[in-house]
Amino acid sequence: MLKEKTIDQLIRELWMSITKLYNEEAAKYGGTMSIGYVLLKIDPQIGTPSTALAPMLGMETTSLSRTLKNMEDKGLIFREKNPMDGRSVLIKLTDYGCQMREKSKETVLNFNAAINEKIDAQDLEVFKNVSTTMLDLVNERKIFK
Amino acid sequence: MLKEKTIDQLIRELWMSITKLYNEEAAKYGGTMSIGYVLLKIDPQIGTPSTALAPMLGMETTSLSRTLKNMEDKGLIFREKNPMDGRSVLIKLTDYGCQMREKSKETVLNFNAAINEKIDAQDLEVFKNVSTTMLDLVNERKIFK
DNA sequence: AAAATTTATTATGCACGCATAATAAATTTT
DNA sequence: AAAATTTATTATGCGTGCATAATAAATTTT
Repeated sequence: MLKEKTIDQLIRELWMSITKLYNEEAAKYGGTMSIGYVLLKIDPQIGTPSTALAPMLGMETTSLSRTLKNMEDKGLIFREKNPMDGRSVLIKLTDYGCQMREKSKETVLNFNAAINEKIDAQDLEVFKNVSTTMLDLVNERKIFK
Repeated sequence: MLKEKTIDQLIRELWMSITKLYNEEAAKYGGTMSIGYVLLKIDPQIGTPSTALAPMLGMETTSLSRTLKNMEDKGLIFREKNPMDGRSVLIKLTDYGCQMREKSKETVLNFNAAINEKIDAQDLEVFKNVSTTMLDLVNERKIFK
């Protein structure tokens, strides 16, 4: 009777739910989920070139740019010009940014620890493999004939 | 060497990629992914009460309301007052809405068919089970102690 | 029946991911 | 070297998901 959810619907709902949870968690210290993810990719010691960030996050550079602006406005990062290449920018964390990065790290660690604790390790391995395969299929546009 | 992606990162990237693909596909006929999902949940014969839609999509009613407005503006749906309950609204498809619903259906069917074709059935079953379990854990807030 | 609560819906502000377009610096072609 | 192309970045508009708040109808409590 119960019409089963399709794979895409399942992933959509799962991701929306995780987003909501992460945003609730981040709201406790004035953050957001997206900002949390960006923070994690920035090297707290030497900073990270803007160019490198977008692919690490699987996003478009244009999307990232907007979030970096928000982060700058919030005092989490600052931009440093690259003297070797006038186009590129190095993203560095402020002290406040470093602190919030730790909070974000904690959230991600706690989430993944809980999942690892509550879901069978072998099943989780399969889940990861299928996800990775699916991601590649989609990114390579091997889905619609 | 390669630091592995965390589960949440993997789901995030996967969902962002699928979103992009679906939106590309929907753009071909003037649609969007979100609208496509809503269309699929509306009964083309008798319509569907607004109340029922949000939970079917795993969204907040407030989020849905905005998309329904967009859909009304685009001529995809119309609202009909429920004479039994002055608060509730019945959502019905226009002819154009019905047509676009078929397009959306096709996209979802094609996507899921491709996945079923390219990924091992047993692995996919595990993937679905893990996704469902994870969704429940998150929705029941059993993640952060 | 009146008052308080619950339920259904809409409006608005915020954040964000993408597309398109603009700008500017570097690289390649000629 | 000048012109054309590529690469890095930012700005802006659109759609959308959530939170908060407002409104109104129904239900429950008193």
